[in-house]
Amino acid sequence: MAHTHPEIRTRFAPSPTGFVHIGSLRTALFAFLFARKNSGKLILRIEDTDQNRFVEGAVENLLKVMQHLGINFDEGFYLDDQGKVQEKGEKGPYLQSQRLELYKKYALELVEKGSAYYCFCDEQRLEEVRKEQIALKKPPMYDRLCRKLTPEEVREKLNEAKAQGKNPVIRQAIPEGGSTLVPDLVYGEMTYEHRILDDQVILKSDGFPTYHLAVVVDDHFMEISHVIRGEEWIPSTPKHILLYQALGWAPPEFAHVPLILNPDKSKLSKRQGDVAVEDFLSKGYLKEALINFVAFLGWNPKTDQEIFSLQELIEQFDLKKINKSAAIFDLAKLDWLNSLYIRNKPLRETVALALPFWELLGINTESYPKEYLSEILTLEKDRLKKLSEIGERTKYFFAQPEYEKELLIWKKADANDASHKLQKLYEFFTNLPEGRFQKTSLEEELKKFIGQNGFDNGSVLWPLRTCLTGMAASPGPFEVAATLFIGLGKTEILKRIKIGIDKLA
RNA sequence: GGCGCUAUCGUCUAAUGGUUAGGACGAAUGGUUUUCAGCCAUUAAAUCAGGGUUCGAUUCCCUGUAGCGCUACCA
Repeated sequence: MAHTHPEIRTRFAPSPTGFVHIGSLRTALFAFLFARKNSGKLILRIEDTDQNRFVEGAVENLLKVMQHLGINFDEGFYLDDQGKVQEKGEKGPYLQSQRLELYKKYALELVEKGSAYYCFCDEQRLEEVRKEQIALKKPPMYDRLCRKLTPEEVREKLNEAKAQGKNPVIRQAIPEGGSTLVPDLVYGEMTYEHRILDDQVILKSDGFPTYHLAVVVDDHFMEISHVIRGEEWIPSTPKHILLYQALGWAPPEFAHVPLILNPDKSKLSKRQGDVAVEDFLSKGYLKEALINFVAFLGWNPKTDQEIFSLQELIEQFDLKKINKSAAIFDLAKLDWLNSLYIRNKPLRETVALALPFWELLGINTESYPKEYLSEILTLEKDRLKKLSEIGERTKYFFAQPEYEKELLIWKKADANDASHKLQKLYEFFTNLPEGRFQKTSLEEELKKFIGQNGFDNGSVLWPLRTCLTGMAASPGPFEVAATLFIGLGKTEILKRIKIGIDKLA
């Protein structure tokens, strides 16, 4: 099993469904990490053999997402400067629908060799056979009726079909007895009895191959050394190996990766929340967090380190450290990772990323000084789970807050007290020179004010904070006031205190 | 139904033929404090079950159970 390969070549081979599934991302990431770690190549191949499924713009979207995440392909497709999809690489085309002749050639070769055969059964018959088998509690499989046809009968039926404008399918002829060993870098060796393997269709009547033929032909000609794909492909791997053998080709190595599950342990699906990487991105999850999180689904470095950059992942990635059991997608842990990355990201970058979320709330960020925005973000970034929360949490920096007067009353005080303190604060701020509005000096002055008057911290700071923010939970009053001063000036602070006083009257 | 895979705190997981079964998220409690977040400290929380093998098994083997996957002219 320990083959040596002249070059490590692996691939990511999604269907163009229009969005990038979180599970696809994980598979792609593993393939990417494996290729980079071993100085190999990562190939992108688009598996569009199901014409019904093709979604316009899917490849472009895929490339955009992957590029944004930092997962780049050595062969296959890329986005040019204009953002247009371009193909590159020596082993193309990399779009399966453009390789139809090749699949046909090898399907026919397999027929020639007796490892595949024409099947003329129509859908009704197949349906009937299936029903009957299920009724008899037998595994539903093709009954191999057409496999028994003589060469003459085949020729006859071929002509007949042609006259009617119909195309037969080609099925793989699974050997009668014996079994096939499936070696896997993650799961070890698995054996499949041939008698339970179905004579799968490999070439459809529309001339397109099914996955099973296409994947074998392509992986062979694209010289893929390692196939990294989801666990759901394990049961069809023996069929693929049989195809390799029939064609006289050496199969690649397989590494199946465990499934990602919903919290209820079903296969991760759209029904139970977001599965599209784009959705996470648009909700304000950082790419770093997404990558870090997804890498830890089914893999870990066997150390206590939890925080990994893409570069560190490359350095430490090892197929042997992939575990066999499926992993549940835990949003709470993603949130934690995301908040951590938000906290640690350089402020400039975070501001740029936050802009769209303010705009979403109708805030025209262009009309405020950059300094103001970055001050606001400094206050709030440690409190964010995702960037999308920024708008709602900081809206009081852009418009006067709305709130009930009860909010102004500290838990250990009453309305009269709150009103009194706000009046005192109004005087205090009126007399405070503009040069003392920086956070530290403001804190100094306010504490002095509180001390000199013999007030409770809370009885002063609570109403101040709430009348400035209109929120039960927010950053502290010193930094809020200092930031407000930068953006909207002293008059705004006084105005908000006045509003508070009026409410309490 | 058939075939296959998997099985350690609620979740992601570490470890070992002998450990107080470790870490992280989440939860709870306390501290800091004007609120929230953060930070610090603390706590609760797991080897699916039954048989073997063994001086000793969570670890190796078998059986069972459960979960999941596959069982298309989808991928």
